[in-house]
Amino acid sequence: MSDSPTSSRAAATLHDVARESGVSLATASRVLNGSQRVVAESYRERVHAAAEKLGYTANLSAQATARGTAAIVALLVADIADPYFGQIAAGVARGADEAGLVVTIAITERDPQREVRLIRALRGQRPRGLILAASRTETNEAAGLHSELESFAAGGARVVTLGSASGDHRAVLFDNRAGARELGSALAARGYRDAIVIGAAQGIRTSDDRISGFNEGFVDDGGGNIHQVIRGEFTRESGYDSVSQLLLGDLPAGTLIFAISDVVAIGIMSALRDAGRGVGEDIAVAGFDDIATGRDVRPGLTTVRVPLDELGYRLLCAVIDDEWDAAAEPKPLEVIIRGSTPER
Amino acid sequence: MSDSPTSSRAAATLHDVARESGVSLATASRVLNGSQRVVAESYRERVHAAAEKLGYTANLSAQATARGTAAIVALLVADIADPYFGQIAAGVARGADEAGLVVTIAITERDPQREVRLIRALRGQRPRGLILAASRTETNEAAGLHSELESFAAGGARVVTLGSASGDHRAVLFDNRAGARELGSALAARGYRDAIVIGAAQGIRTSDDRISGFNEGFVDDGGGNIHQVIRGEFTRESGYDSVSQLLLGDLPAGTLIFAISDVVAIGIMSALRDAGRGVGEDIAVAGFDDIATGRDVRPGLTTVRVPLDELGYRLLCAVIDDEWDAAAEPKPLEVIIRGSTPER
DNA sequence: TTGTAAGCGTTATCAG
DNA sequence: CTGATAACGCTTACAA
Repeated sequence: MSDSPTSSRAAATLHDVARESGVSLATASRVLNGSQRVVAESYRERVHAAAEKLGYTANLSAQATARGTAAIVALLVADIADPYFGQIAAGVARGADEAGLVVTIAITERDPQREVRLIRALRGQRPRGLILAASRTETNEAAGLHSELESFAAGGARVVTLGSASGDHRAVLFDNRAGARELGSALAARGYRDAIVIGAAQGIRTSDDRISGFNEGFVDDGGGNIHQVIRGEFTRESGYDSVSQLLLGDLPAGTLIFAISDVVAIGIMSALRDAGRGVGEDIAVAGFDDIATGRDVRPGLTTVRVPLDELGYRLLCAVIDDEWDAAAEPKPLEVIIRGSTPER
Repeated sequence: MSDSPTSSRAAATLHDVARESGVSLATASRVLNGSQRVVAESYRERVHAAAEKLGYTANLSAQATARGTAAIVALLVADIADPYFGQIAAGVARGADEAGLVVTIAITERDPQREVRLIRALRGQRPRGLILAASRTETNEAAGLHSELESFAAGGARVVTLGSASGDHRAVLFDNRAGARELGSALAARGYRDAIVIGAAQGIRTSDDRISGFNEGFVDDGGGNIHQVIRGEFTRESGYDSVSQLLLGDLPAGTLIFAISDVVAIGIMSALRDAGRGVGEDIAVAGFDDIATGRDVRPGLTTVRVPLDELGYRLLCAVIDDEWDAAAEPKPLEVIIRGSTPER
């Protein structure tokens, strides 16, 4: 049995392929990796045959040093185990695969300091683009986010953010405010008058937009009242804990709790149950994002659908597409009413 | 205002730093990236100052070509939006961060052909390691998985698999069989006699182990009966759909459905509800993995806890650690009883 | 169309 | 301890 492609000790280099097929390095490179097809057919075949035989795979790092930029897109998320970011990552990965790009992920753990540090480190990859899906805060800016992003862009990489524009970088937007407003008025129309809002810290754009949108829809348009705004984080635990800040005994049935995200809403639902209150007829709950769990929980969670996977895909497109409509309308969102907010 | 680190046009190179600080390239390299500290303190300072001033960040690709291997670990999962893989990825990312490695992800979409193709492509990164968290099947082997893995290892990268050993590569194991057995006998002890199993295709190791383990615990140890084994996939939709294969009208209350994974179990619970059956007192459901949703659903989902995050971390360790105990016992799993399987 | 050779940014060997 | 200088694997003018 002749030596199989896989029996060789070290990985085959382009040099090996060139020698094996009796052509120059340049020709081999042109056949295997270059774009323009300007090589004689007979040569092409020989090179491909040799590459196949040797099990050649281009060394991406070497290619990157030679070209000056790597076929990489770096993705920054707060927490990859969170379904919100998981879905986004899935969309990004799908797009990257189609475009022949490698995705590298970094986790901010929701720490602004850490985020800036990571961005700086990511620069070392000289990626084609940097996708910021993690929520950005003012603290974040203070830590030097902006200038770090600038040096990134100066290096030729495209910086793309999700949810909020930053500098003159590209951004994939969706209309948190309008979605929340629509949700607020829809719930007011269903008979709710009294609401409590569980938001995130002030200064977090997504949270601020959703809260003010909800306020517009529920109070301004719908004539309801928001009795309290509690501040927490975008996590299930935070949602669960925030309920303990409510005087649950005094909370009249028919009260609506609007949570800044589904993950938080799910935590709230659990906490209500554990505290002996019912979800739906008793205390109504609504969230935002439409993560899978909201469909599987009973009653189902009323929410605003954000097409996370699609947005992830668009983020990737924003990195690679030549033209980009900076003034594109934010993606409109769709309200989804489920059992957690029954008609009153 | 003097020029800030970020105002420069192109990224600063080591060359720039060396020139700026008046030392040789070699010295600058030693100070900034090399390991052994053998440089005079006065030089160190000057180099660091220059690097800081220029906003220098090592070009990882160049470093990789020079060193012959990249500070990368490649992670292969079936679907990053699936909480199972999301948790694993989180653990991997955490470990990688500590070790100063970059994580790159690739998605198999549960397609064996695609998986093998991806592995081949991943080789181009010359990563330090390849982590396979996606379920492997026989089809997979047929597509040439094994030889592809060999060429990977031949290149010096460490191949690590989750859940099942493959060749003489390192593997992080957990005891699916024992966990399922314990679950089976625990449920039998709670009074269940009749079960239906919703598994994955035969040949998928994880599924086979869980099914036979459950069989041992529920039938052999507990004296129960398994009336039917339905084959599907590891997805919520598959779980939902599989219920339609059941003659629900004939299904007596008190029947137990054991699903191959929580994701599948969640789908089953939804389907039961939609079909007008209750979960818990009526039809009991148990899953496997202990994903977050299982805690938030009502009744809570009985399951076997798999410490996914920790396993992900261990996978990363398996890539970088010098010593490795190949004969290590599989990680034992813990049964978690919740409301979906009340005592009868 | 093909080959030669000069880079790309680092590392690492080997003299000083 | 420091500094030339030759790799590393690949791309890409520039020649032939």
